Amino acid sequence: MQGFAKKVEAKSLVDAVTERLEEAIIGGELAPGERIREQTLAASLGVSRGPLREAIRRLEGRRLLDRKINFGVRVAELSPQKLDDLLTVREALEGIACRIAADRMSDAEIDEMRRLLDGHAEQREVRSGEGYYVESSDFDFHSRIAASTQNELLTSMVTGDLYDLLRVYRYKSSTMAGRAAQALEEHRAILDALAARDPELAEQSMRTHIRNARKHAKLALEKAAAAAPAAE
Amino acid sequence: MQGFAKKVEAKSLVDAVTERLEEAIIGGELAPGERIREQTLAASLGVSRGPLREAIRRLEGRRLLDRKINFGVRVAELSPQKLDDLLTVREALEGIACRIAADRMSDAEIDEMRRLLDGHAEQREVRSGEGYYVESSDFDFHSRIAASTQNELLTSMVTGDLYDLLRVYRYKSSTMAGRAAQALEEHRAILDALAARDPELAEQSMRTHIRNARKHAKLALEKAAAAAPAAE
DNA sequence: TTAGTGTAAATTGTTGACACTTTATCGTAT
DNA sequence: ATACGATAAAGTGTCAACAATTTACACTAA
Repeated sequence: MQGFAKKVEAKSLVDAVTERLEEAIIGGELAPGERIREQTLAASLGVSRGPLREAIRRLEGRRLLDRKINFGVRVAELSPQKLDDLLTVREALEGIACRIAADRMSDAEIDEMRRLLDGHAEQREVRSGEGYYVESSDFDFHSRIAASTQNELLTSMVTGDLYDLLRVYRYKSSTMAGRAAQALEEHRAILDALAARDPELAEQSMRTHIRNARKHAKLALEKAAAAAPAAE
Repeated sequence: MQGFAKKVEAKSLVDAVTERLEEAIIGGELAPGERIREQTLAASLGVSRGPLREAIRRLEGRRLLDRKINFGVRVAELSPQKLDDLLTVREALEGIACRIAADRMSDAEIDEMRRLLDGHAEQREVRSGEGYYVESSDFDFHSRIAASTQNELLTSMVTGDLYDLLRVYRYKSSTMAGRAAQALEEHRAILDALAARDPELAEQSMRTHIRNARKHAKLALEKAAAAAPAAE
């Protein structure tokens, strides 16, 4: 048996189409509320309607698409309420993940997290105190904590389904802008609690972090809604 | 417009097949790990493979089915670890739901919950202190709390996807047996916290309740595994 | 004008057939 | 006997056509 670093996994058309659609929705190529015509989309993707419909069923389950019988498929609508709901769910899940991480994360992993945050501190967006926290950096921090729980369900929710949903909002609106510096401080507080092996404090720090993000997003969206009251 | 109490909603074959499969998996008609042949199953359901495959894609997302490319579909395997993971996630979600409920549930709803629990106390299984809490009663209690949050995402996770997953374990093993009396007491403690409008206590009571269920299930499954070590 | 009706076009719902992959079986050579 | 390879069978992956439903539009009547 030869050892390859990364095995090339066979993919079906359904897998490929699912990923492509996911990307299109998150990246805004397909706008929220936009109707999808199966024939048209299938043709433009170069596949038949079969695999496309299967991919759509999957994305329905992830709440990225919405199908009404005998009418068709729409890209999920966004709303401040839905984002608030989503972040409430994330607060609960990431909170308990962080609690568990305080027990299970190894010293080496904690050291590496420390270096990670030091790297983030060098980023332009964070130093200026404005702008976004670089998305991949933020994801890295949160996903390491989730992964350390060794809870496959919890991890896949936080880094998978629920993360995709969050990214839709990240792209469409500047829900997270101007919070980079504070977010880094909160990340540091979380890491300190992990390093102290304090589950209670770890959970509370993470919950505070996400609650703050939620409040910030709420304000940003309300301000945006006031500026352009037409768009529902 | 004439008023009908309940509108008959149009259902596609995919919807019907999804529900039927869900029922079959939860009820044990399809055993964990069992392989599904599309042609055979489609024929026995009286539909073609198209709608069946779409239904399967949905249930994949709910972790009730598992597909390996070019091999086929299997009913999800169970394991003590997976149940533990699931109950950890539920602890987090129902915990925060209960916290929110302490603020949002109306006095009338709380009164009704009280009557609900008084009814449960009369049930044979609870009075004897052994046996299961009647499933629909338990579901009713938990789902009212979730619904009162008015958080659609949270509610649908707790009463939908994650509940179906839990039911698979409920059916296959007596994970919840012999805890009826204690569960009722815990339900009462939760309701007291809600009535007192104490969010912190409400969350803690719910988390304790689910954590106890998790520990109980863990012991039950380990005992079962010790008795029949062959079954993985 | 407006409401209502009926037809045509567009779109989704469903099916059966074909292509490709994997697995099982049998035969052959060592 | 065992390992290897070819072949057949079974099952999944994909597609294109047909059926059913909804929507758009024109036409008619009050």
